[in-house]
Amino acid sequence: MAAERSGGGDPARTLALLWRRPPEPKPVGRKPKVSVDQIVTAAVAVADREGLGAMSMARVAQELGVGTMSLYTHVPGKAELIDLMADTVLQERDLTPEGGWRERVKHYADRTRAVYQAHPWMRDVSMVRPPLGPGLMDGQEFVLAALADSGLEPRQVTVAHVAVEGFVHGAAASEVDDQQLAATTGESGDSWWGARQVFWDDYFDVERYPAMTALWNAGAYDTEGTLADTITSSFDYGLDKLLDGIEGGMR
Amino acid sequence: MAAERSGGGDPARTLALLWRRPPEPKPVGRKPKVSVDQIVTAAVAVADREGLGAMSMARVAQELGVGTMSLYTHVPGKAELIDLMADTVLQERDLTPEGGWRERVKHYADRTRAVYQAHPWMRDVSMVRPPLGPGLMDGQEFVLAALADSGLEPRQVTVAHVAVEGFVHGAAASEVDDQQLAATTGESGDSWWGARQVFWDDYFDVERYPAMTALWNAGAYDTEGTLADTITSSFDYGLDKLLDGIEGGMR
DNA sequence: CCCCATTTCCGTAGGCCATACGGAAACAAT
DNA sequence: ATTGTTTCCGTATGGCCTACGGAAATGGGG
Repeated sequence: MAAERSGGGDPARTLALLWRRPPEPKPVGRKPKVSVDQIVTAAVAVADREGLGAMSMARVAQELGVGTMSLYTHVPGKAELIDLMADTVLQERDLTPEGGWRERVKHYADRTRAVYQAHPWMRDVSMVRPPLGPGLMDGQEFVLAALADSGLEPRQVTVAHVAVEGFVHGAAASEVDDQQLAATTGESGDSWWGARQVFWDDYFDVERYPAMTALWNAGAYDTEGTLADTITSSFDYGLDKLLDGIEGGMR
Repeated sequence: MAAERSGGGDPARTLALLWRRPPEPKPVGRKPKVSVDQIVTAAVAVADREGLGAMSMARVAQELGVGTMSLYTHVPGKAELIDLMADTVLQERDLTPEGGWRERVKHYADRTRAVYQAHPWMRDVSMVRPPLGPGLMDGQEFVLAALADSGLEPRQVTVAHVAVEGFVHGAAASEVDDQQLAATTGESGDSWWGARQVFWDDYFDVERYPAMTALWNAGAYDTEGTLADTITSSFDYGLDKLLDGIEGGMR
């Protein structure tokens, strides 16, 4: 399915929800059975367990023991709920400003990666028109402050920021993709690749792919760790090299 | 919606489709009204125009003037169709091995980016358990050959490969997200941000976000180009710095 | 105590989706 | 013309989001 995202909903309403500005206390009328926080928490729980595809309004309502349509009293729609979910889990990053600028950027990357690990459905949430809530904004401030401390020119800071942000979210997403698929399809990555052994037997052409063959013969793929370990170390390696490049470009 | 992907379908069947190994000519029986190629082409056309979310089996069948269920004679299911679509558009890259290893990696990045530009729905296709077809494999061979020429150790080549691949696909995905959203929601990125002017007026806290405020005041965000231009130059910048880092790490 | 404005709850229904099943239709060989 | 084989596709099931409108709960005023 396509990436989930907030749409044309009233920005003012969505922002008020993101920053938890209650519309104002209601002196009369029926008492709410559920709150926005409860809805978001339940939605996150469902998505954590069964993926974003399983996070339907009906499923969340069931989780809370209320009717499906009751949710729409508190939340404009599914897209806005996903925005709330994303900003909420981004707040879990708990960023502590310690060390030099490089340490802080790596800290940011690690914390963000941890969010994706804990909430694999974040892979399916687009971040180009992000939820402008505290979770996202605090993160932006943190990286920008770190990059600004590096000595880059202001204009360069913004360019480097987009590059770092893209790398972190992209790498975290692909790192998490595998476990998300394992969870939703019930098949592990290793098992998936194992079932495709046929490919190497019946389709791989040594003459068409000399570089891959050479690397294979050189033992480049004789790794002990699991697939997940390989991806993780590549994540660290890539960020390191990216920061090396940024640092080197300043001189 | 969650990322679309091929599932537990019979790998042998899917591989045969990807590499276009026809099951064997049928001497008797009713003549097919449509071919696999026609189905894939129609599906790509629909997804290009209306996004992967609109690419339903019914929609594709309608496009071809056949019944929905007829498609299932030629393709096991929707997941496998998406695999075929992805591998097909990846074949459009037309990679020419010219220049040094850096030029070739950048060439690969540019061609891959072009695929995402032409087919924004690729953002929604997971690449951790990729379609093992010619489109993907030829690309892998190309980058691996380039990286192997850089002088890195074989083990290092594979690590760098994952980092580069992650960056390229991640950056291309985020670069394309905006236009995909513009296409499916009918609202441009600039219009979207404009509607969120309220945020800066009512929610942005100068004291909470000093680094952002300082950058703003320093004119770091006074760019002439569009949002898309900014993202593109950050893409180039990021890849450059990543390759700088990889190159520097060899010495 | 009753009434009523106000607010929340939620059943129904419409219009999408993927795909299992099984029969109808087309075709080649006999 | 019959038969075997293959493709085509109508129907049905069970899911999804959410517009609509009425039922139920609540607190205040008479």
